[in-house]
Amino acid sequence: MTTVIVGPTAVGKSSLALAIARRFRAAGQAAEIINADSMQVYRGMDIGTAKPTADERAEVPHHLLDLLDITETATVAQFQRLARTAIASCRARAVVPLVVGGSALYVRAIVDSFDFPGTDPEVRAELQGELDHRGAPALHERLARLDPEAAAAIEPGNGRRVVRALEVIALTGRPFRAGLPPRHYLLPDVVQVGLRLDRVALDQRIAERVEGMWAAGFVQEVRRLARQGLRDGLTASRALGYRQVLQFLDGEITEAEAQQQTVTATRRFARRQESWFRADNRIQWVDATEQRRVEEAYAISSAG
RNA sequence: GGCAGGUUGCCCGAGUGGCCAAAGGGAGCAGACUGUAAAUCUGCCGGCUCAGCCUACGUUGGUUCGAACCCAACACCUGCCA
Repeated sequence: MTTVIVGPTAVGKSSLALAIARRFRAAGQAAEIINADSMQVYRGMDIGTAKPTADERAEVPHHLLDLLDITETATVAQFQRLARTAIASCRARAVVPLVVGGSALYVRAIVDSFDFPGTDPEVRAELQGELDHRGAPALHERLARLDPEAAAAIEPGNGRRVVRALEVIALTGRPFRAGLPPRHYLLPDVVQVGLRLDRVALDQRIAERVEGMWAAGFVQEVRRLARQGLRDGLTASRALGYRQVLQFLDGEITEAEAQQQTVTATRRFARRQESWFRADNRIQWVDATEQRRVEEAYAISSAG
């Protein structure tokens, strides 16, 4: 069996995962956690990503944390490979894999039948250069000639997606599939547990979490990472909170603004996560305020 | 107390007689999403019995065919003088 725990940021996925792992252990069954969070893979990004602590990691093995340097670019395809390998490793050892994370695309890439066409740094760089000079609509026009279907599915202003579509076409000579594949688990016994919380409470938790990050020395963490090249990291520099503190360190906004904007950006992110998970009717929801949430989640897990 | 400036939709802010329910941004809501995904992008965003109507640009009154825009008084805020 494989359990996936999803939900918006700050609902308490990590601690629920830990509790489920303990619950499995109490039942004589080992369980390990596989991270499906796109930012916790970065070394040094601890406070701002609410990464599990050393103690927690010592208690229950966690996979896919601290894999990349902040200057490296994370990719779904790489994550997919590593996560699937980790899941296979758990299964081979009769350990229950608990996939935990809020990066919806990553979760789907891991758990569903999902294949990514390759990539090529040169082709990518070429297209990126064109995007910078000529703008997204110009590239979108070309996409419309090469692959009308993909063009119809991608907004003309979305340079990122247009570039990727053109890259895939250049590399494979075939049309780009601009839509997501049907929801279909790759493995037979997967269950998804969704942890949910009403908006008012979630927004409150987000504000508290950000408050706590600051109290824990988040600004110092970002300052240290900035010296290590955080600004050069295509992905890491855009992470929630890190982006805002970087702006503060560069004098673009005040520290108070950075903190406030981190809260609102995180809320917006939570909404996007909700919109993604809401659409997946395979998810079995558990309320975060429910006393028996661990038991409920465990029951769902062991039923898988 | 005197002089000057200001008061615009949830917030910031443009608008100086008709083309204004009022640019733009933020917030909020909804959505898309196949190698940066905590990313990137899109739509909606005063109300209604919705090709129209109602309410609205500090308040009240006035000028005008017509006012967020002009005039007067009042209220509050801000800068300078005392």
